[in-house]
Amino acid sequence: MKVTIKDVAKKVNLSITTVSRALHDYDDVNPETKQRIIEAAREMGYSPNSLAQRLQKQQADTIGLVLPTFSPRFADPFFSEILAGIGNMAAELGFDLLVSTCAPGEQEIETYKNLIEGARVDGFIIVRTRVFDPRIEYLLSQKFAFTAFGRSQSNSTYAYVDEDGYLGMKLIAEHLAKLGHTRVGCITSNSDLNFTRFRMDGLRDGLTDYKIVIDENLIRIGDLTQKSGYKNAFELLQMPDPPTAIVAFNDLMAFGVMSAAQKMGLVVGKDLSVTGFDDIPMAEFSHPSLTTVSQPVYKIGGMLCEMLIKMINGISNGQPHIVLKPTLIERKSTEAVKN
Amino acid sequence: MKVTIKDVAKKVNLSITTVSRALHDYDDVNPETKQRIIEAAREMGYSPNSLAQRLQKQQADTIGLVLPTFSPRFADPFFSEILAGIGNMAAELGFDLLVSTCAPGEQEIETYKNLIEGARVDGFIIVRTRVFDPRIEYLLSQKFAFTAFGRSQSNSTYAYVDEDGYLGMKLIAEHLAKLGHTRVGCITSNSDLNFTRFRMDGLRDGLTDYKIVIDENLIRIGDLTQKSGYKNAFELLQMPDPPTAIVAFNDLMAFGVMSAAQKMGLVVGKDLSVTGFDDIPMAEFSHPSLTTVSQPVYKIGGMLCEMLIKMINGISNGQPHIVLKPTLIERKSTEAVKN
DNA sequence: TTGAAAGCGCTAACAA
DNA sequence: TTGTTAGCGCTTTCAA
Repeated sequence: MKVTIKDVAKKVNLSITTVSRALHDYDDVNPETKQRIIEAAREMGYSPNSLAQRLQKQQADTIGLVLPTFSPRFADPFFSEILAGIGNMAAELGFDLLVSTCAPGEQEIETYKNLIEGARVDGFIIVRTRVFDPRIEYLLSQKFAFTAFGRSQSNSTYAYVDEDGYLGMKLIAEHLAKLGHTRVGCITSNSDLNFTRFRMDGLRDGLTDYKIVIDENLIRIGDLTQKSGYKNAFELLQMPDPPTAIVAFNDLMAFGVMSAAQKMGLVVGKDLSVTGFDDIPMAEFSHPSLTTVSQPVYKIGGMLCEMLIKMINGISNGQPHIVLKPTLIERKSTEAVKN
Repeated sequence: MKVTIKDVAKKVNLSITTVSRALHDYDDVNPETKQRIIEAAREMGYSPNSLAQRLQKQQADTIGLVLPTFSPRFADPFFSEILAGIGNMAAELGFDLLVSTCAPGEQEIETYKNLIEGARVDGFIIVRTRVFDPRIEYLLSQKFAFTAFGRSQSNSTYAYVDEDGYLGMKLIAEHLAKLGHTRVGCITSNSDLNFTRFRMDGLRDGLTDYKIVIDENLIRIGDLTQKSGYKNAFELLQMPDPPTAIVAFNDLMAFGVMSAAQKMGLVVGKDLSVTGFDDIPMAEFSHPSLTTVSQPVYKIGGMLCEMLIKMINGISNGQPHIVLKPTLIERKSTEAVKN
């Protein structure tokens, strides 16, 4: 059986109280006693039962992450990367990371509710925030700690980290405009998603700066998967007057766009410029390499996690609202428009 | 504050024991009393504190998953998919999923150790098993519950699910041989990884069946990332007598191979056949679509999770050794060899 | 400097 | 059918 604090106490012939204090380095323990206890504990391979500690502490030392995924076969690098960012930071700060998946919808709030009511987590990290986000509304209403990747339309205010998608898309627009593109199509993400609006506005405004008006027929709604990029690009490219550039709202869809174009015999770059958003690792090694906007998801995960844990531990400094500036990554998938 | 079982007991004027029993649907409680209790609990929004339950039960109701990733920027769809498979099954069976990441090495066993000693998890799921796998050795030595995705060289036996990579690669070899390829290169995974050996053997044997001997110079070791597929393919294709087909040990590297080939002006399919392994969602929508071997990672995750929970709950039926039969998915990245 | 005792919220053996 | 009591492993007041 596992060795408990009781065993250690028995071994050194002291009370468990003293042992506990020694192990926590309280200074009202005789240094020699302390040493003796620590040694004994180490020898016996004692390690505190975290369940017991947590029950006593009334804190789960655990943060929750519910991945909002529709399909079971989800392969979005976004998730693995933010997971790593959050996970590593959590580990560093002594917290566990509890992960579950749940498609947006009825069930979703229930999932959060269960986790809260069972006292299984102390706070959540919300990803892929939506314009009207029931998760955020719910957590605010419960006054439960959370941080979010992305702003939302919520009346109330909360701690978040976001990337300036508006600026990001403006950079894309500018880049494309300077290359001479005037007929640009785009494959957006679902309008539920909060960043969609920012990116769309940025794209529009950016193009407007160059007197380019986006043709509404060239706007398609995707779902962030490669498949949807592929399908939508097909439709776009088969139109009578197809775009010379397609702006995808994430890298995965951009890959789909490239595939579709190539399947139709177009040379991406030359015949059609394609841009993504995220700069996932693959973007550098696609053919052609993808022009995109960097989004330091790993780092953001870490920031969100750290902010959250500070909130939980009560050493929060207000509600940070951090908006990161994106960078344009110019690669080979965009070229000057052909005449 | 949260409502506890004590509050409920007070409300209905009964002992907490009775409340506990009623809530667990014991049949030694007066039906009317039971009803009254259940109602009161619902009204008060009572939900048991799982920390307390777990402490008492001496079980964390949690399974651990330590993702063995080297780079923080890991975007392997494999991980997100198995995560979903495990997570959904765990949720269904009332278990939490604790995720952490740790690169293989010194630190790794420490991570497992901490989780075990703190009694934070009841079992682990091991992924990406290695030929001599310290994780498996350690868990066996601790007699701690786990299931693994993949066999290993361990003397002892343990519960696993694996896909028959030997057969999978044989299918690939046969497919390529029938297309007339005789000069085939390959980009393997690290030889530490257990499946590497099976796949390699399958490839060799499969080719041998068609009297094809693989040129040792055409074998490169990759690390399962797109980048390594890209770099290795470049080298392979720049050789004086380049291969007409390249077999990558996973889809991600296969994409890298395609990018490299295309960058060199080759038409994948026509000038160079490329195969992958995994059939990740993207494989269908790359250009050209990728010939590969399916591996139902999501399902495997679920199986591993279910097996593990059965073991934990003591209703295990021995140590299942499941080896799934793969299927060849023929797509456009492979064509008959040119003369 | 140390220990006894209470209590975190819950379950379960035993008694009534 | 219900309640009393002990205890899961730990921390922390309070008293000695």
